[in-house]
Amino acid sequence: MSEHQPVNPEPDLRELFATHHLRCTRQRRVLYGALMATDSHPTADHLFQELSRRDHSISLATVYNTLEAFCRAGLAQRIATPSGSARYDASVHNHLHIRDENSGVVADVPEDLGKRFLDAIPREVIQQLESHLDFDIRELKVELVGRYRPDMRQ
Amino acid sequence: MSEHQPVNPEPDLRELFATHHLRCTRQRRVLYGALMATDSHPTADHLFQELSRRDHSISLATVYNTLEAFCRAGLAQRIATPSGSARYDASVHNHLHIRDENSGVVADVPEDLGKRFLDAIPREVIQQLESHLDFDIRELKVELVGRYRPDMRQ
DNA sequence: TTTGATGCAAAGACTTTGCATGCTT
DNA sequence: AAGCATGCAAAGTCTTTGCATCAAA
Repeated sequence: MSEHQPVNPEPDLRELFATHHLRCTRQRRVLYGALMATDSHPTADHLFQELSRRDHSISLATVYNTLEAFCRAGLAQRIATPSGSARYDASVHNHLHIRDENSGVVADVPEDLGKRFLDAIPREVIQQLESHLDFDIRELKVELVGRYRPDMRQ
Repeated sequence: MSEHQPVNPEPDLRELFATHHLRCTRQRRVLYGALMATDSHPTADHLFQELSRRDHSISLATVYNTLEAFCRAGLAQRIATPSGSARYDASVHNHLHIRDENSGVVADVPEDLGKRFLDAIPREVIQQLESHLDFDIRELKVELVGRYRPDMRQ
């Protein structure tokens, strides 16, 4: 559904970037646009190829550097994967990921389901962990690893 | 406490390896011994250096290949990290990790605390996720990201 | 005008592979 | 004896960096 929605080449990013002290360049606009437009957690190379195909010229080094800048600014998030190349994600609110063991693909758990999961964790369990470990928990990363069920339709 | 416990150079690994269809070589024994003996989730290079220091000669390529063999056999687990190099873990039962944002170091959450956390998640929330996503959840990876509290002792 | 961003190529970090040799089974 | 493991070096992948040029503020 959201698979091939067109990338708006110039969303209202000026303000967003300004807020985060990022210069608003063409490359940053199209890169962030592409990252926002997908929920497939692309790798740097995915994004590079996607933008090249769309004639939005950008160099691979800039893709890497810019994604890194987005992450520092809190506009994106890097997801480490077992397969070597990092994947990126424009939405930064706490959410869960599912990872398909077969393909390595990472996807988001829909907000409401994720919230239900997080809300189910009793606060005192978190506090117990924090005090026992002497650790401030700032973020909970949860990944559901498994595989999609076979499609049973004939 | 378990920081510097001596690595038993020849634990009873013959059987373990046999069960998992792994040849029992000197390199595999010392490598698995070293991995078992620590809870610091070492990188391949950590292990290589540690063993080299102990005169347990092994090549870096063999460390990589052998860790990969352990993972395939289910005797170890590879943890992807944001910083590039993978970390390894000999214990494979479901457990939680904490990651220090400052140092990048990953550590285990003690079994009992982890269990308390996992047990706090209602089964029906999991089932809800599975049916909504049409996905079989085989493993739950949870990482508590944050930082250790400053030591207040004077 | 100043400062930071971009692009290119080169370097760097981490990991895997090809192949000859050696050790386990 | 057969077959997998090892070690080395080379190749591969992914990412970062140096530096000259260019664009945003």
